[in-house]
Amino acid sequence: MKIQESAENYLETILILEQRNAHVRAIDIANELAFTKPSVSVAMKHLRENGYILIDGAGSISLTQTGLEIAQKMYERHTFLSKWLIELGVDKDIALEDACRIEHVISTESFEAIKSKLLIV
Amino acid sequence: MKIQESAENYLETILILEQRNAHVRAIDIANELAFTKPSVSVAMKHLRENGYILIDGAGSISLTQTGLEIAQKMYERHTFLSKWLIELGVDKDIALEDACRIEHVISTESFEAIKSKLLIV
DNA sequence: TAATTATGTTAGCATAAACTAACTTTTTTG
DNA sequence: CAAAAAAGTTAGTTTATGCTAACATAATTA
Repeated sequence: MKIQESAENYLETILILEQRNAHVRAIDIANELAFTKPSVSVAMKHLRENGYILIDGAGSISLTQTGLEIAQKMYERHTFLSKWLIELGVDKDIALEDACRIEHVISTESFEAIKSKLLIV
Repeated sequence: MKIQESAENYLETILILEQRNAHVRAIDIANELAFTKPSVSVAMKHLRENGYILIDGAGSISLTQTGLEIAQKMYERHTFLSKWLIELGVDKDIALEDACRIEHVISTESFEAIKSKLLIV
């Protein structure tokens, strides 16, 4: 099962929330992404079933190794792309939205190419 | 009704096929995109109902003004992004795939920002 | 011309990913 | 403690977008 864009986004959000709060619950993700509780509940079930996250007895969500790797990859892309677009003069909100969409569709090869190009220029 | 990514892609494909052939039929689009005939048939029905294309008695498909504008916008992005990625050293096939995905998710503002940046550098 | 092939359509299915409604369970708090 | 609020789940809906199966029609060709 190939990981979907939405799954990548959930994992990235969990990583961000882990850095911000002590523990991450489904409701925190729902608030962060402006999704409803049922949407998140179902999504977490899938992520758990596919080995991307763990949910303890208290409902605290954590990333597995696999989940963490994807989350970090997305987060790095997000950070880099949004910073770059903002540097180019793009409005911050638009830059963040674009980064959030591009990060899920760009290939590793293209991302790395842009990154190394930008380090040189 | 906000235009969807798939609709943008169909319109862009029609534009490309118009340049390549005398007239564009549903089957040509199906072959180009590697979709089945029914998928294209249904998609064309929607594009027609929403005023993006016209289909004459012989089944020849053409873009309306609205459809053409979207197609050209996507085509310009596609051309620019793929050329740029290839220049950065990305494999051609990957560059084309990435361009095809990024073109549908990037904002006008970010695209223009990248374009003007690249003209200067 | 008759048979074959090509093209197009309709109907219904599948999947992903959101939603609402309704419920349970847990936690606060007056 | 009892009521209210918060959190989580289940069931069923919606939309987008592809698919297959089956059919109709049109065009080629043997």
